[in-house]
Amino acid sequence: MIPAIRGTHDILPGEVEKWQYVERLARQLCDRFGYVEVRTPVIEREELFAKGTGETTDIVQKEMYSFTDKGGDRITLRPEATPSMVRAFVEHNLENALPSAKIFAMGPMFRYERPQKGRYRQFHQFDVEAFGIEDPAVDAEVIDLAWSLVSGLGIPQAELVINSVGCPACRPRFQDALLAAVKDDLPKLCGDCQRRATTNPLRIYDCKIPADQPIIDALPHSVDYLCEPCATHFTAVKGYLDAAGIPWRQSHRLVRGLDYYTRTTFEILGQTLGAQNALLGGGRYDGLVKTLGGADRTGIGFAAGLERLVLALPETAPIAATPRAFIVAIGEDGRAAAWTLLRSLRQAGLAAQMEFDARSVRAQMKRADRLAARVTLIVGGDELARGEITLRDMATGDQHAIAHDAIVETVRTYL
RNA sequence: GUGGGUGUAGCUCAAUGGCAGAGCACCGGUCUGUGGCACCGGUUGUUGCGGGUUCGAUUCCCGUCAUCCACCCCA
Repeated sequence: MIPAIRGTHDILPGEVEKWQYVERLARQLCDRFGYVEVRTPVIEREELFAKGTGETTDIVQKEMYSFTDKGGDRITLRPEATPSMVRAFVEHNLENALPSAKIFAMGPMFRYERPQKGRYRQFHQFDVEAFGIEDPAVDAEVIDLAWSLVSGLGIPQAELVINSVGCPACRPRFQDALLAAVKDDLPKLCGDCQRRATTNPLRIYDCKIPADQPIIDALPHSVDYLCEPCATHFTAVKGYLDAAGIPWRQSHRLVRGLDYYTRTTFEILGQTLGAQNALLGGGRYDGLVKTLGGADRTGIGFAAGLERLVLALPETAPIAATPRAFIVAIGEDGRAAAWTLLRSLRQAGLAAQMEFDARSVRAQMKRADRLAARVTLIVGGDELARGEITLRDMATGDQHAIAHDAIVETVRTYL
């Protein structure tokens, strides 16, 4: 046997229905909110992520699947969706080509990480992006879409956390204040925090070491250093969320691992996922479009982990099976008649199956039961002689002789 | 990339340094043309893979792969 690659998974029947349920609701919500689908390639130039996701991020530094192709180009399997969406927005001038530049995508992403619950090497994201709208209402709309997805799926105990990390005008002041505050206590912090202080100071807020918490609690908060426009923007976002009745919690410790975020950042956390508890995360990235060679346009979006949404789904998630008919054929004549009946039902738009091997009636009935067929159609010598088909209602056990010509329409009333 | 736990039938799990088991599932029968319930019978294994110790390893040891948990990171 040749096994699947580490950190990748086959999604089999029994599981795939949950995915379809999640994907269906995501598409419905996008349609309702006015976001249109864009499908971008799985492979991109390596530099797209180096510039877009950020050279200093762990994703770019150690998690990308990159290789040189036969033409000598550096290629990367996308580790996240946003840079591709920005590239497509710029490359196809979507702000003019579309009525509004609100787009979404779904598909596989790749990161070379150690797999664990909720974290895989090939994983799947539902990604939503809105370009060129600076008004805080769009921040709230994107968060509303995210919240509607999680609550619409019935995921229990989900929590929306928001923060504002400021903009290029005000963030340097905050970072200076943060570094100054950390400096004094740096020797008392854990090794990871000491490393973060030089590589990515904001991540100190992510530290879970109990001994570090008093020091971290005393560090400055980004929201206290916002410039006037950023503070006004953030207040407005919260106002829209309140007006929508969406519960949120503000946390100065919400820091996101990507370099491009400005102003609003948010996550929705699940309670049943273990350490990988972020169902989705996102925020505003007002400088990214320009960084990637486009005009100076704002952007905001989020990415949801489909594996994590599926994991967090409640037991009661409605997974509906298509009602179907099953044909039990007896004898060679019966099997020949069953084959034409099977095709008639399918041509009429009905779901129908039959047993292809010549097995006992009992075995065929068992198969019908296992397939959860609504009705079983029995085609044997007796029925053929009378020009009829026996229809058995599998729920009640009632059987009726139906004229051959009327069978398709009769079955339709059961399905 | 680091530390720890676990790998036995399709699934969930037993067992023992000496012939590898159960329940469920599957197949057949009781019921020669009728599912679910019941009973009877049957099939199913390179004990994850490779090496070592041993007369003998599924069991003990090492490596490796996978998986789970935590770190790290993030969806």
